[in-house]
Amino acid sequence: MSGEKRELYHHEHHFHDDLSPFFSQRPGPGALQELQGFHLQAASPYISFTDYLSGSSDYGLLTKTFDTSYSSPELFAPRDGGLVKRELVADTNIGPNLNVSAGGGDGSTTPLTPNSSFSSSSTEAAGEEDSGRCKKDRQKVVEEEKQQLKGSEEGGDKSKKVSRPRKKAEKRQRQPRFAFMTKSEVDHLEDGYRWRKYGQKAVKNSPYPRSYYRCTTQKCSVKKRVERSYEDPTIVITTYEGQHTHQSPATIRGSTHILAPPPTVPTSFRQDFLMHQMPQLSARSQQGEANPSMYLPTLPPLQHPQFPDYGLLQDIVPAFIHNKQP
DNA sequence: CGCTTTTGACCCGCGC
DNA sequence: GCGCGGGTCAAAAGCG
Repeated sequence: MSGEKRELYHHEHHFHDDLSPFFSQRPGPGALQELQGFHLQAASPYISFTDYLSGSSDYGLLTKTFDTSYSSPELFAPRDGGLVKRELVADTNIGPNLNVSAGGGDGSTTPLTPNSSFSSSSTEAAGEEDSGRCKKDRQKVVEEEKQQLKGSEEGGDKSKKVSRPRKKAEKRQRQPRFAFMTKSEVDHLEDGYRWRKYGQKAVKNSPYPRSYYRCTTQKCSVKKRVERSYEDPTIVITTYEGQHTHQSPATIRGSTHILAPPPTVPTSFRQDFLMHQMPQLSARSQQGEANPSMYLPTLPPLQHPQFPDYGLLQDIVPAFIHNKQP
């Protein structure tokens, strides 16, 4: 693990583990102000996506973005084809001007069954240094040992959930997180990956439960939590944790081009996301240029060339980085 | 039949 | 030490 990584974790130390306090706040006039402030920051040469994701930017600033929201009409698709909700969560000067199609640049692709509006996003960089990691470590160890126990204890006592032997093991850092607020009437939004639900918990002070999902792809440990804001039930908070070790199935199916239109949502997602995060890019998109990667040369040098794979974002940001001109 | 969802139990860290 | 809350497990049920 690099020193850079360590710093990442250090930064997350300032982050509350649970994002809900941020997301639970209803967007409002004040929020809009914050949002605008955020946009200024996002457009700044000194704060980029990469900065957010690598944890190098000011998380105090980031947390402000949680209060805010702005929409993208084509971000996630409902899993069940549920109701479509495309209204703006908060008006901004960039959302309505977006001319982003799901077509990855040619604008010819049919919009994807949107039912939700991208509202806001934020990173929660890597793990809580100590406690979080230790906990994760142990759980990881437990999982591994369970596997061994299954082999060795066959026919043994299965009545009770084992008191698991513990031993020291390699530390496992908590995965970086990235959260989105989405205005949607369905909880689980299609994002191009396949997920299996492995748990659901009641959320304190909220009538809405939190669901836990894991990526079904083997050896991919990405997880996500989905919950509804208790103050604004139309808002779904999705928190991704970890890095996909594979491409989105949808992307694979669709094309090899990173921004080519998959049959489902991800490209739209990526573009919207990128556009939202980079207003100057979205402005140019109105001139008929729709491929975000085309603008990348205009971006300032990235401060953190080592960009981790952030699940969904892996498909956004690599374009961001790899297309960067020398 | 295989995969996903549901759901109660369990584990763990933390605060009191 | 105890209770609480977050996170995860895994058996059972559901589904296509």
